Amino acid sequence: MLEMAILGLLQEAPMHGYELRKELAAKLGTLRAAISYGTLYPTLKRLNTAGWISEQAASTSIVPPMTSKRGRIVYKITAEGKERFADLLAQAGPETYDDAGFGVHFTFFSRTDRATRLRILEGRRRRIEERREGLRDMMARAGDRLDAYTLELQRHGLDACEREVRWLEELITNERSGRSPDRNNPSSAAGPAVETPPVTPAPHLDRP
Amino acid sequence: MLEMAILGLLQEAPMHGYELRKELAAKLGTLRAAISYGTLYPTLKRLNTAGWISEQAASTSIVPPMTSKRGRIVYKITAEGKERFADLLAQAGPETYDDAGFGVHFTFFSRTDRATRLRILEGRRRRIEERREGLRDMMARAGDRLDAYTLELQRHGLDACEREVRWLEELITNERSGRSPDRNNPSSAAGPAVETPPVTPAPHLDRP
DNA sequence: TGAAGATGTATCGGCCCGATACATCGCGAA
DNA sequence: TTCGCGATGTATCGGGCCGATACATCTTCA
Repeated sequence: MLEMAILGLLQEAPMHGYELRKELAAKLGTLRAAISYGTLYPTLKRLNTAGWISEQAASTSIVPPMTSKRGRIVYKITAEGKERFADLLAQAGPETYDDAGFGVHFTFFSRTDRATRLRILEGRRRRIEERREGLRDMMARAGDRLDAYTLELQRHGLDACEREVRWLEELITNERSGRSPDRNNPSSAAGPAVETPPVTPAPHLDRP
Repeated sequence: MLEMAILGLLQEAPMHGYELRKELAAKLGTLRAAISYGTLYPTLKRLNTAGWISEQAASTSIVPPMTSKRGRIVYKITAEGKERFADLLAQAGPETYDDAGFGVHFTFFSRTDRATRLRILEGRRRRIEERREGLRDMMARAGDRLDAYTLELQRHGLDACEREVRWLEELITNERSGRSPDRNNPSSAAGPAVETPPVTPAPHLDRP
């Protein structure tokens, strides 16, 4: 899953690890906790070995280009990596519907075709509905057995489920009628399916 | 964290692994996905080695008590395990405030003293507030840069944060004024701090 | 100049997951 | 009666991901 996130970010612009982590934490929001370096660097190494990305040493300061032993490393997606990302974008399996997977896929929805978007949204909805049903008949069946705190936790969980289902319903409806999810920007409410959409280019701020 | 959950469940009644998993999935609700056997059995082994629990072979059928090679194993908490659980109950560190940790701790709130309950609730609130702030000034600062889908994901995440903070506020208020969280059962709204509370005994259904 | 703090790369031990395998039990159809 | 099949139950393995930690470099400011 993290593989997909990295490939997607690098598709927008080359970056080094530190930037990648910040971008990741920013875009993935609540569905995915901030990624750890203990995960990030091994994964980058793995992607490099697989040939999806390439590493390129780069010095931080402008003047001495190669004096330092350990400078920053800029990661760049390769042609194979782009193919790989396209594959990942199009597929929707069970791991696409858990919190982390859904968050990553949703983040790249503007680069996903509408059919896949719908498949994912509906799969996620199904998943949450199952969770909700489980919670419901647990609370119904267990008026005793559960103490007040546990019950309150379930109640809150159930509420969150119902809320997310409603959110998904709305998104699905919008998808079917060809609308963008953006409610505050009605100007973009006409665009049909997106293949290479108006992703704002992400300036690759080397020195902010 | 799983260690605490297991110890807590076994404090209510001895169980075998399969039961434990179901009980776990039931009580922990949404904050914690169903535990995997690949985690459960190694953890049980670890707890046994540490001396917190004891394993005891038991045949499933009633008649032949010892004919089978691999029967079910009933796990039981030891005196040391109870001490350990009491320690875990009382402590509140950073790992107590993430989703999984908070879920487990909250589940055992009826066995936690009020001061610790308040510490945990407030720590969790602080954690969620930080997440919320991060989300807020991300959305404020990034009117461009973020496409409509990413923005919508953030908006939904922000909403969930605000909702959880309100929920926590309410729980904290209730704690301070000495009320039980159960809104549907006003009969239990008078009990002061709980040390060995009316936990319903969990019948240990050996044959359902 | 030099110390503090932000930036940046990297490893290690350990928790936990999904997939898989395998054994036993209860029950109903052939 | 027996055979198979689904539920119950224990167990392992590879791998993803995390938190803690270490260490190097750059920027800033007193």
